[in-house]
Amino acid sequence: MWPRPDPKAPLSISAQIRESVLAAIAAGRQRPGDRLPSVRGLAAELLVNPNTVAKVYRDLEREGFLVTRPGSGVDVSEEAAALAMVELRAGLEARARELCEQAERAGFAGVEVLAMIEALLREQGRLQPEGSQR
Amino acid sequence: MWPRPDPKAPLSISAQIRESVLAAIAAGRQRPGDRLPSVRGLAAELLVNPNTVAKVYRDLEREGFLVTRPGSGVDVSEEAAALAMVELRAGLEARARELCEQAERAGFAGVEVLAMIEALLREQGRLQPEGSQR
Amino acid sequence: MWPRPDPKAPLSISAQIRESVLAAIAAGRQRPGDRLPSVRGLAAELLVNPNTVAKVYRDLEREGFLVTRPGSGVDVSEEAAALAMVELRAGLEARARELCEQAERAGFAGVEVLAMIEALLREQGRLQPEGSQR
Amino acid sequence: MWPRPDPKAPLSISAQIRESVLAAIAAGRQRPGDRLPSVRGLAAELLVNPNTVAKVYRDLEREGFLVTRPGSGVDVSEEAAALAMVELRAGLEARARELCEQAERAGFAGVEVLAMIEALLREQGRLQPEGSQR
DNA sequence: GTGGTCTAGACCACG
DNA sequence: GTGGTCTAGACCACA
Repeated sequence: MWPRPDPKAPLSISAQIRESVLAAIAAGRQRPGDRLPSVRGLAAELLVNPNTVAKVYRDLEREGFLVTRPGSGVDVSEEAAALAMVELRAGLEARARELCEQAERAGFAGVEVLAMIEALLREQGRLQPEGSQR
Repeated sequence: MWPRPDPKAPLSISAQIRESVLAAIAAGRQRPGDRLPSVRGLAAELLVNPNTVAKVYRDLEREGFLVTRPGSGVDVSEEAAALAMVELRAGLEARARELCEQAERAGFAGVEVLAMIEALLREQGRLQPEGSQR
Repeated sequence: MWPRPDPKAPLSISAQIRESVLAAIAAGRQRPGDRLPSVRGLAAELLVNPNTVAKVYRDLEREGFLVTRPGSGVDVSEEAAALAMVELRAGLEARARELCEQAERAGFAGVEVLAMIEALLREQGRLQPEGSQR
Repeated sequence: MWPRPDPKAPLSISAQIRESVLAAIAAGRQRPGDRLPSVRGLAAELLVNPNTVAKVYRDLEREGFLVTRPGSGVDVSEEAAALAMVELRAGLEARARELCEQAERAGFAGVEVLAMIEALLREQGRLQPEGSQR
């Protein structure tokens, strides 16, 4: 159910977990009012230290996605679905912006960047059909 | 002449300096045989710790971009221009790959990623000729 | 009749329930010899885990406010009213002491604290008679 | 220079450290641009685990009081002084509000609360002179 | 040397 | 059982 974070990935383990939770909320697999897996439970499933999950939950609560009820559990907040979509899109845009800036500094033309992305997506099989996901 | 690294940027200071040097070589502003600024001189110009510049030079020499001539300074190597192009392209591709993976995890479709990049490039005025869509 | 504890309040749920019971006794709404609502009944009314109410009753009995008559329910003890006043006053004083210490650490003068409290009480309309200043 | 947090205090250790840092900024003992003690250094001085200090610094950075420069150190941000005053006052007011509400629930009159605070401050010797601190 | 992240495991209050 | 906090100590990239 929950994808295991890859310790060697460029994103930190906690960032990956955070992304998973947000994606689950944005995709409607976790709806406002739902109870999330417990800190210890998710940590066990992801083969990760409970502190790491706790940090993710704490941050997400601070930002309004979750409501933690000590002694009881962690719920998805009412506004979470809307917030999550915004957050994921903003995060992606920020990285895309970085990439464009890096390309400019390195002297690549705009079309070259586009072509590179298109090639990558095609290689991953995410570009043949019209609109497969989401 | 040399762009100042931004301490708050996602790339580390040393990575930014490295990128600047490579871009200068790839773009032909520094040609094989040219003398680079001294470690101390560049550090002063960039308002950066000399250790940081020294590390960049050291790495670049180990990878064959630069040749240190003891007692006389640091020169651009003969093969540097070709190497630099490869390296810059590889770096960009790595980030592009990360971005595509992040997009997939977040549930975005391939076309959405392409559209986002295109919009960004257009917004930065780097896509006037032969726009692909629209 | 009984105020619902607020899960997000700084006081724990059980502490809020305890406070409600003590306030009812101190104010004479529950007199010595009166029968309190059952654990299950009060828990249902407060939308709270019965364990939580049970713990409150248990603590209050241990401290002499309540008397459990096995098989017949929970009664307010004879000395409860007097005890409750003392306890409520002590609790308030403890918090007031914390507040003063926090103010001192933060560098506020004594008069500032007084003024702040007075402003708050006035704002809540709890300070009409004999206002001390102004 | 830095007050040692008391593990038995009602405020958590990290909250106490946070308060100390904010108070130092608000009082002008640490000015915008100043470098704070290192995580490990402050932890050693306070006889506390470095993780605890790191958490405080991280939170304060997120809220805009500090700027951490990895590998270099932690600086007080430009806006910190103004923010700190606001934050400390707001924190105190929040606790004062709690206290007033608790007093109301417990059935105390406004004047009783005021009298209690005044007595406490007097007992701590913080109310005789006109305006001694700050 | 600096901060950042992660693991491991303890203790607490709460439900 | 739940989450929250703290300690201890490892490893990393960075300056």
